Amino acid sequence: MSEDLVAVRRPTLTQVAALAGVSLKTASRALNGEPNVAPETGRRVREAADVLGYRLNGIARELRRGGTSALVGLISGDLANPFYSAVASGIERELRQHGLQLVTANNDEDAVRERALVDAFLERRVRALLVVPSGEQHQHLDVEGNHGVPFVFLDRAPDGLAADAVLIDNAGGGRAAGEHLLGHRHRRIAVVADLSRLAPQRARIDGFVSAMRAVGNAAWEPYLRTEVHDARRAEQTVRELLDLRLPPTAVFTANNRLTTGALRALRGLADPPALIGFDDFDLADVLGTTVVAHDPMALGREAARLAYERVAGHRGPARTIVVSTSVVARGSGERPPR
Amino acid sequence: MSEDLVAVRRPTLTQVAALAGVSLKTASRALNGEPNVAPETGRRVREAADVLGYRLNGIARELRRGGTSALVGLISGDLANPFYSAVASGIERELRQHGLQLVTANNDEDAVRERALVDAFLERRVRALLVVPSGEQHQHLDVEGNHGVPFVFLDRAPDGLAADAVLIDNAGGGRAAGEHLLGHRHRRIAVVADLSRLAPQRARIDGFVSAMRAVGNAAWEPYLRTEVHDARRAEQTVRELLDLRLPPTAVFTANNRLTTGALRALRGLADPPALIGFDDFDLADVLGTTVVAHDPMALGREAARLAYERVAGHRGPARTIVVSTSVVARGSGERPPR
DNA sequence: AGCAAGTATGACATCGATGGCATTGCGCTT
DNA sequence: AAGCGCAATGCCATCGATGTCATACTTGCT
Repeated sequence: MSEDLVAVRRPTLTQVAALAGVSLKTASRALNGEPNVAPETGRRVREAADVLGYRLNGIARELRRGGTSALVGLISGDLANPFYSAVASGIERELRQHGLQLVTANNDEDAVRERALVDAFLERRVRALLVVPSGEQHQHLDVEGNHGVPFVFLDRAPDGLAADAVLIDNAGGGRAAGEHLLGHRHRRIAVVADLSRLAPQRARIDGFVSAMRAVGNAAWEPYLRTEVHDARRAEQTVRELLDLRLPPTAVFTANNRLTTGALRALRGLADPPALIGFDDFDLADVLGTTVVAHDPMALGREAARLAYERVAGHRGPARTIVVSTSVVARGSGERPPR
Repeated sequence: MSEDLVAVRRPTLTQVAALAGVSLKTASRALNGEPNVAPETGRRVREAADVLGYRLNGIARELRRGGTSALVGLISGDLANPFYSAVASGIERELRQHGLQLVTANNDEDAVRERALVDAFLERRVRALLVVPSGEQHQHLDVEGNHGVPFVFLDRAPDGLAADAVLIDNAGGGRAAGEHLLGHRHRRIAVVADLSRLAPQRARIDGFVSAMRAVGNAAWEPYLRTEVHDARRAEQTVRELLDLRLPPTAVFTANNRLTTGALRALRGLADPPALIGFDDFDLADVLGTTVVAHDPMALGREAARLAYERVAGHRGPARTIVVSTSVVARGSGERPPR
């Protein structure tokens, strides 16, 4: 795979020392600003390093210093999805304050690949591993076997595993979406959701359903659509829903991609159904789209914070932080039923 | 900074070997699937590794194998900007095919920080470095001094430096935007642009200006606004433009953030000016926003490809790939002048 | 002048793996 | 029966830095 790569050879500290006419150790001291180096010696070493274009070999240093790196891994879905990139951005900002650097990898929402990435990251000796798991199975993420490399789960609870987690209040958000539409007198409400193997999706639906149950409304049941995994299929699904003999008067889309698809389906309609989407997005204000908003950047920030605390020695039991959601009314969710 | 971090101690290959009752080297051979290991021995070693929860120390391996890692660095603006995250996504997809992993860092669009990041990455012995430079000065990115670590510039030409680059046809796109609006009979055209120290911004403006010159139109000159760095200021700037006694009949926004701001300013206006924005964006179709589109994911992919070719040994002169742009008409850019 | 304390420097082991070479033992050829 | 080839294994050096300890040389003080 990467067998035939050409290695780059850089000058070593030994060469710098030789050029400066001092021992390896003295050169090391000089460049690291350690005490007890004669000013003149220090000058000569720095000059030699400069001449040779010397740069410290961080790999060697890390090995000597205990075999761990200053890297933190993030395993998530594609960064092209603004949810994941916002999370990554939040993580990066937090980590950098502690001199840690972020390595990202895309799990393709596939458990097998995810497992391989975990192995690769652990071999690379990341200080901590942040994961937005792809599915239900988290056994491959078992912390016990990881000898103290802290894991933090984002957006998916680590069922059964004792790991820190930062979650979105998915059920609460789903319930709020349902209540919002009920409050605007909707009863026939469609739900368009992603793969049901994704726990956050199930939680959003469950929350929605609990809101329906609370008022004894069952008129949403014929309109539940799950396993809708991309914007195009969401668009099509919404069109089909609207073509029904008795169409829903409102639609709840359970993530940002699906909301995008729904907006395409509703575009230009004279009398569109109400729409509320989970996840806020850029330009939702301009489009007048009502959403269940939360702060994905904060999600990343908090996860990085938890990870850092562990890395810095915190030893307590697993913690879970829940990020709250709120309905942001912008028009689309307040349209009355037809 | 990261001084007080707690080190994680994992079992070493020596311990695995001891438990299996073989020598270090035999254990190494067994786990790496090298030939000439007795089946029974291999089994014992793998079992011992399993029992101890052994995981190879990639840092040590990398040191032994030549002191370079399998990491590729990306230095860019904040991933929260969809342009950068799309680029990162394209890079990641390409790199993974070659067993390379992406490390991202945010330069805050600040040259000093960028310089520090380059140093940090070179110390970490990345195989290649992809940079979306923050400003004009690229001397800190001089390749000569980097002993063969390939640099690839994205979106900004490496003036004077012999490095590969992948650029967007900014001038062509700016010209196309200008011609598009001229073709719809606009003459008083406003340009809202970001910091003029950013070369791509200048190129977009230059392209636009060349289109104006070609037809002898100078009516845009009073409406040029640069140094507009975020969506909020873009919104305000557009409002001010429209409040002029003789307002422009069309607006060209020179990047995605500014287009966002302009859309907010135009929202709800009875008789909005025409609008064309540089950079495509999600939901532009729903909003009916005409844009100069290009493919940021392809930009990343091509950059990663160039970098990989260097890493794999390619030795030719510096190459430049230009990604083309195209006007996508969606309504906002075709509105006639008032 | 003589000795303790301190400064500047160097020799060597070490982090955890892999490469090269040496060694052992066994089956087979002739 | 001696010798050869090959499989299986082990020993030691090595990658490039840093930590420990030893040593030579000043300096200051009595």
